[in-house]
Amino acid sequence: MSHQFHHSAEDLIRHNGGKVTAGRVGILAVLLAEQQAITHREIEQRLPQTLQLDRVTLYRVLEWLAGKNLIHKVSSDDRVWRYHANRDVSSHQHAHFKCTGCAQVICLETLPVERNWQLPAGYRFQEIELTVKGLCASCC
Amino acid sequence: MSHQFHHSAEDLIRHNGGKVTAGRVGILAVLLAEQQAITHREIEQRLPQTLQLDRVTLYRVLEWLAGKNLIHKVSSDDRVWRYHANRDVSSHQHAHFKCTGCAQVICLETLPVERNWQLPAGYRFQEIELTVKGLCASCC
DNA sequence: AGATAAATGCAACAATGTTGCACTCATTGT
DNA sequence: ACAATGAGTGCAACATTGTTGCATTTATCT
Ligand SMILES: [Mn+2]
Ligand SMILES: [Mn+2]
Ligand SMILES: [Zn+2]
Ligand SMILES: [Zn+2]
Repeated sequence: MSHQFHHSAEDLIRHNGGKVTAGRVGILAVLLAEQQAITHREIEQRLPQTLQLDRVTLYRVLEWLAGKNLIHKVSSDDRVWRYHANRDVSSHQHAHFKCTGCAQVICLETLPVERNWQLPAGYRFQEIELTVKGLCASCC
Repeated sequence: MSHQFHHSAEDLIRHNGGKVTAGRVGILAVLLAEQQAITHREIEQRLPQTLQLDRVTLYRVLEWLAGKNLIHKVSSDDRVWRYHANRDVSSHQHAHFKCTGCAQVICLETLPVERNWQLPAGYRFQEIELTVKGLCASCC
């Protein structure tokens, strides 16, 4: 885990008016260092040994970070939330790719889908959630 | 619950080489009578009082019906599977709509999405899972 | 340093779904 | 009609993910 991410994390948290705690910084640093959207478990594993957090705290920190728009949650058919640091890409709506082999999830750049859906009369559109499934390079 | 569905259900099960049990018939009849994709709980509630099934049996029946392609499962961000009888529409890939107010899920007819996704090099496309979120007519 | 609210840890809980195993019963053949 | 058989079921126990309440700790401000 590079100092870079640790420092960025600290900065982002402070600028969002939250207490700068070891847990928050560590968790956000993990997410900033990660390309993929990762689970609760995977975050735990990537945290430094010196930083052992309660599961509940982890969940609460993730909720807080999501509320501050520093990260976003990705839902999946395996009933497990995955989390990913927000970058330029993730500020707008985007699709996700999930490997059916190894379950890794990555964010895709685009969301090339029509917005004018033929919804039943009286229904109102809000947003689209799209997951492309397939095999990643390692699983092909 | 109309006799119609009960009879259709019995037929469908028999023609798929499974034992015609009260549970299977009752569950499939419920799903045939329903427009929306409904949850485990909702199915239970719609079953006749005379037919009390164990939760496990319900899950196993649903799994069996899905394996026989008589129904399909719909995943959702609330970590609850919903089930829907297969009709013409559902034989091919289709999108779903989920109301953010009341959590109802319906199947949409079309899936107007490009198939040629710009996936990272070496990745292979399999399928798309798309949920349109919004408000249903009652929740608008 | 002391006050304060925010953050954390722990225990308990909830919801959804799965597994193993003994028992039941729908179907088949006689 | 009856018996044999294996598919289907019920029950208990378990697994996983996530949430809630409350007492304790700690980052931050003065
Ligand atoms: Mn994403
Ligand atoms: Mn459907
Ligand atoms: Zn993979
Ligand atoms: Zn609604």
